[in-house]
Amino acid sequence: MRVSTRYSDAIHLLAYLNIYADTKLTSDAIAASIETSPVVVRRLMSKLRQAGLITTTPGTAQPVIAKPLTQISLLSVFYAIEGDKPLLAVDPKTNPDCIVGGNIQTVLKQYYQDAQTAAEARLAKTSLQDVVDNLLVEQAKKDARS
Amino acid sequence: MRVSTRYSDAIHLLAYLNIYADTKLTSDAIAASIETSPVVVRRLMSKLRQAGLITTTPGTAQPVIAKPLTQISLLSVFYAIEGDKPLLAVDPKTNPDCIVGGNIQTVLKQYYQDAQTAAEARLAKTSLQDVVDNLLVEQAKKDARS
DNA sequence: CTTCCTGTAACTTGTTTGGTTACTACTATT
DNA sequence: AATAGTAGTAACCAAACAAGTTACAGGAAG
Repeated sequence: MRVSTRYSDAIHLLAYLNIYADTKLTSDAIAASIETSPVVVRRLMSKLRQAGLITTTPGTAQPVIAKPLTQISLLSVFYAIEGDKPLLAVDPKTNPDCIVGGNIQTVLKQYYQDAQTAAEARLAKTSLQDVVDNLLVEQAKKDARS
Repeated sequence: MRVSTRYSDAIHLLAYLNIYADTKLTSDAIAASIETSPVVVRRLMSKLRQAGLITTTPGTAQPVIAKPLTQISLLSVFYAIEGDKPLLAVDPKTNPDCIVGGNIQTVLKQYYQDAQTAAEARLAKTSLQDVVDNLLVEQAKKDARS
């Protein structure tokens, strides 16, 4: 199931806002970092704003992260972008007049939920601060090599 | 993205082969239970066969599950159908001349892998035998109500 | 040898994602 | 207040992909 890169791009965006906070944060500049279009960036920001993770002011290039980075987990970003979309989907339409088709949704739903909950627990453990810290560590490694 | 139901349908298929082992297991009959087309069923069986989970003989309606159900986990079915496709995708193309764009793949890849590993550990805990058992329990509940 | 079935390729359709264009509205500067 | 720059958002387009359909070659079994 090819998953969209919106979630990845949203984390990218938030990290960019933090690391480049002292630059002009236009959607064009952010788009150049993600290598996408400014409209896509603004669409992502719209979702993040609705979730209360950032605040923006129309007309100004000043999106601001609304909470300390340590209080924003990768899971909360996931919810902001993907809502309650499940990672694994159960076929919703099967033959009810069959032991399998008539009960498979009920049975699989629980197993899928367990798997997703396990994945979400991992995402909840990581904050944007961890991501930013790691980005800077990786950059320092690169700088040391050159 | 509309999430694929292939994985769900593959589990359905295997459970059907077990529960209805004493019936004529044509791809048409299986397709009627999944409410899809026979070609889709044969495509799924092709993947399951390549993964060694079932054996089939061309021309005969006799697909056979190749191992005891207790030895087939939901994870092995996932691998059979989806291969190594990740549940979460990292944007592969970002601006390398940027602290974020140049390092985000390295950083996110690890977090995503951790989350996926956690989900897979849950899927590995459940066998097809568990699924079949649960299907029969659910069916018994239905029968009791009517 | 006829019938039923599998295996697979090729094509079609519907959905989703991401990119593009275009427009309105807001902010700041002069 | 006029202007330049930017956000917000709708509408549309193109590419990717899943799943359904058609078609057909070939195996199995009576």
